[in-house]
Amino acid sequence: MDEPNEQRQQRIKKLEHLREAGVAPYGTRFEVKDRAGQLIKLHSEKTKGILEQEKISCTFAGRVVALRRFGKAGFAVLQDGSDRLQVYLKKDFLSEQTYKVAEQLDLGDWIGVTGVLFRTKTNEFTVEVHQLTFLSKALRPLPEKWHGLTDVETRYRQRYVDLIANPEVHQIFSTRSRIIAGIRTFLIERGFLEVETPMLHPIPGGAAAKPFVTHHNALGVDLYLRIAPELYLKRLVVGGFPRVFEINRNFRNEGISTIHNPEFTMLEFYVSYADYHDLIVLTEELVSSLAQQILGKTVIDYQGKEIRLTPPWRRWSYHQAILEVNSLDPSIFQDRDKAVMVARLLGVEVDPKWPLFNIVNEIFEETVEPNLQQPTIITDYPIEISPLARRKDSDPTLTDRFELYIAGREIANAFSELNDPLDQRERFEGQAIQREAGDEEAHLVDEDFLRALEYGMPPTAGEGIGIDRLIMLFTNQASIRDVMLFPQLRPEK
RNA sequence: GAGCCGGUAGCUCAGUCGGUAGAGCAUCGCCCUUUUAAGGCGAGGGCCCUGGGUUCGAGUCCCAGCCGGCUCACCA
Repeated sequence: MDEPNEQRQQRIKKLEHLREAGVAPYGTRFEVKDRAGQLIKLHSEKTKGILEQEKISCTFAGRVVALRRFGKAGFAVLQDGSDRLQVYLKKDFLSEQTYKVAEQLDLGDWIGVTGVLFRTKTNEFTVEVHQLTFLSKALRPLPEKWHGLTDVETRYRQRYVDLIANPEVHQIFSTRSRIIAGIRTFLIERGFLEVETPMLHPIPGGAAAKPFVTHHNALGVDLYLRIAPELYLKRLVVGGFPRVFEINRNFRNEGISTIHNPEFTMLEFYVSYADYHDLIVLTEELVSSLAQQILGKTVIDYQGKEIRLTPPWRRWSYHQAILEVNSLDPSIFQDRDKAVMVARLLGVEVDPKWPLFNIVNEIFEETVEPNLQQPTIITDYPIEISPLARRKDSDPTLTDRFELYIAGREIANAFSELNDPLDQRERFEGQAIQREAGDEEAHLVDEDFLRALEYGMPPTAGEGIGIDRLIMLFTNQASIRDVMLFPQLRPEK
């Protein structure tokens, strides 16, 4: 806690004055009839004359975010989450006690007002206040009106202040909410059922990542915060829900960066009887229709670059992309020594002891990914890095899988699901070998998941979309912290 | 984990060569009944991130640490 300071003391004194005058500094119910945004939308086009004629009365509440006082009158600006609206407080229009309350107002206080809409001399759309209800006292001063709150650390640690002081931040999180609501609607309209699966997993699975470990006292077992819901959602497909989705948190015990937070929001959905081609089309529809709905366009600006979300997007196979970007010939996919040499030549750091697929994948990530600025569907990933994906009929070394890249980042990962329980068991065993070779993130064998598959899972395609990264794109934010209300920071002090 | 940058009043920031810690906004007092970064006059407010060191003297120089940002590494 900060030490009490001058301004805080001053405000506590005012709070006591309010109490002495019989005004509750922390009041209760207030009947809000209007919202600033709505009033502005409905009436702010009207001329001074028309407003005088119509005498529209209104009642709304908000936080005082600006205060300009003169002798016996003053203007305050109230912010109510929908917008900001100026109110006019004039002694003549208020009871003596109410005017005294108005005189004591501080920036940050919450009040409710009833009054009549009018235009000032300078033609500002304003509420002439006739009744004022004090709602809540702020003891701490708001950041400065002109520069606002810019200190990044304070903005993240005290997001509540950031949201008060920076309307554009408020806007981003409101957009975030509308994007997620839009995704829900999109899926529900297409017959998907929203489900919730465990956050606490006895065996972390469904992704290659380091988990957080926790402990359940009564059961006396260690549990893991989930790294992905995938294996549970597929159990539900086995159970007979042909279209399910979940939007919820994943937790990965890894580094923090502008595109990584230890907890992040993931959408996963599964479609029975479909394959990954169907999901490519579905993803194009989802992303482009969301852009149209939320932003009103499908060609957007992201960090100074034009991104064309308009479908169809480029399709490019994993291997073709590597070859074309680097002008290589396909022999590197067969010959490890050659792959190592090419990696060195391209300035891609690899360990010569790595298996071939690892070296190739490193080349992909270093040379191809950064080039995928426009939406690109990369297809046909190697089987070694796709332990849950269905084998390709035409080439058993590849899988029926794609990833969507936009602005050089992985946005979605999807595949026709592996529903052959015997093949899945072999893949898990292959992962176990990788794990023994030192890959901490290789999958563990999940016997119950295998048992579920043995009951039979229909052919199904599934996809995961990193919601935070999608929101970064839609809100033109460079850092994932700016689309998460409370990004992870080191504890204060 | 490494490199670079930053941390000074509630907020946004100055602070010269090492020589008494500054401004604007906010706050307090007085004036002001249509302002909008309102205005005028006056006042108060500091753990200069923390701990060491150098020095007659450190916000400033040196060392260590803490917190944050960016880049890289890690994260397929």
